[in-house]
Amino acid sequence: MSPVAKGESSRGLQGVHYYPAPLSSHDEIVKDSVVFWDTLRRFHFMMNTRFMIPVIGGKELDLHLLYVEVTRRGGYEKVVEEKKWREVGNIFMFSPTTTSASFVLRKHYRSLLFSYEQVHCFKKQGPICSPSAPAPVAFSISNRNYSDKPELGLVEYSSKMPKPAKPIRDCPVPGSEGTGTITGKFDCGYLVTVRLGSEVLNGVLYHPEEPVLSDASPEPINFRVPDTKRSCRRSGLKRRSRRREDPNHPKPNRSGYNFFFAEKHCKFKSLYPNREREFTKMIGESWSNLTAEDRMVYQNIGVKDKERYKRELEEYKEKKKLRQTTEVNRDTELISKAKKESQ
DNA sequence: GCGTGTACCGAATAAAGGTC
DNA sequence: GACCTTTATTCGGTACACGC
Repeated sequence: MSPVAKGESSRGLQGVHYYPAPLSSHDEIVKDSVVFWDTLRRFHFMMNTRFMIPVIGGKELDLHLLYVEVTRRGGYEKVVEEKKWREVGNIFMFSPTTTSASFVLRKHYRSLLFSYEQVHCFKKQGPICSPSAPAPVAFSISNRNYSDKPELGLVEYSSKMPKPAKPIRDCPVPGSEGTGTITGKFDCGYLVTVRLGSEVLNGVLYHPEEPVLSDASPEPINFRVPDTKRSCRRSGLKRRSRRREDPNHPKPNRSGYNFFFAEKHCKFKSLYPNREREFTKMIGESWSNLTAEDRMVYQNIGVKDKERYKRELEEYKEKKKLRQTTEVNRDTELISKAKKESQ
């Protein structure tokens, strides 16, 4: 199947997505930022993906500069492979407090510029592909709505990464069905190979409450991708917070920005009711417009909170250690007591 | 259907965890 | 140990899942 012509939707037959034709030459895009912005906006419209200009450190990110610098270094995948995001980040001269600059740049490039780069820099055609270093996607098994047999349930997926510049690849439509093969088994699950559209994936299916079928010789299995977007997002294996795991764990310290945010949010709330959605951006701008002296006031509060956290964390660790030692001693006592009794 | 709990969104920051 | 990546935190509105 050939790529779609200029201006046509990137969606092909049977839900397969294709790169649109390039809107300009790579050289022209690099030379002329006007061409870049115009073609980038049109590109996202054609791809039906969300376009926005990210803000980092209170300033709009210069996507043109980002595109030029990354493609100059061989493109997204090469920059990832050679770990050059820090080098790219240095060009933007973010404040030293922007500690995750390289990660944020990579994230924005991936969602806003990767497909654009593929078409214009590498002249990619045909089905859309995602970077070979994919966003982490956690798979889990729902314990409800099991199909009759084998009792493996649903495959659910989720990701904490930015919304996939949808549609990233020839992925299964939610609700669609596919087949796979059990390639091995372990105590409470199976190793499987699954075909999703044009992709073959290897993974694990497990059922912690039920024994594995005795016969795990290669056989076809059926699975279904759940059909609500929400459930995909919400079923992620997000790491639980330390506080939730242990309610006694001290509350992490807040940065100066956190205190500034809370104060500003309260003020904006009374000044601009019903505009809460815009507050984060407004507060971010206010923060970058603060004088060094004003900022220092909040940062000092942050420093004090940091001291508080350190203090509480040490106390917490000591108490925990004490608790563990007591438990170990108690267990040792019980064991020796049991030994004596058996003798 | 209602109440409760929780993820998500936005931006900035820093701690914690992970990798080499 | 240096560097990279992920997560928690601030807030309120919204949407959704789930139990009763």
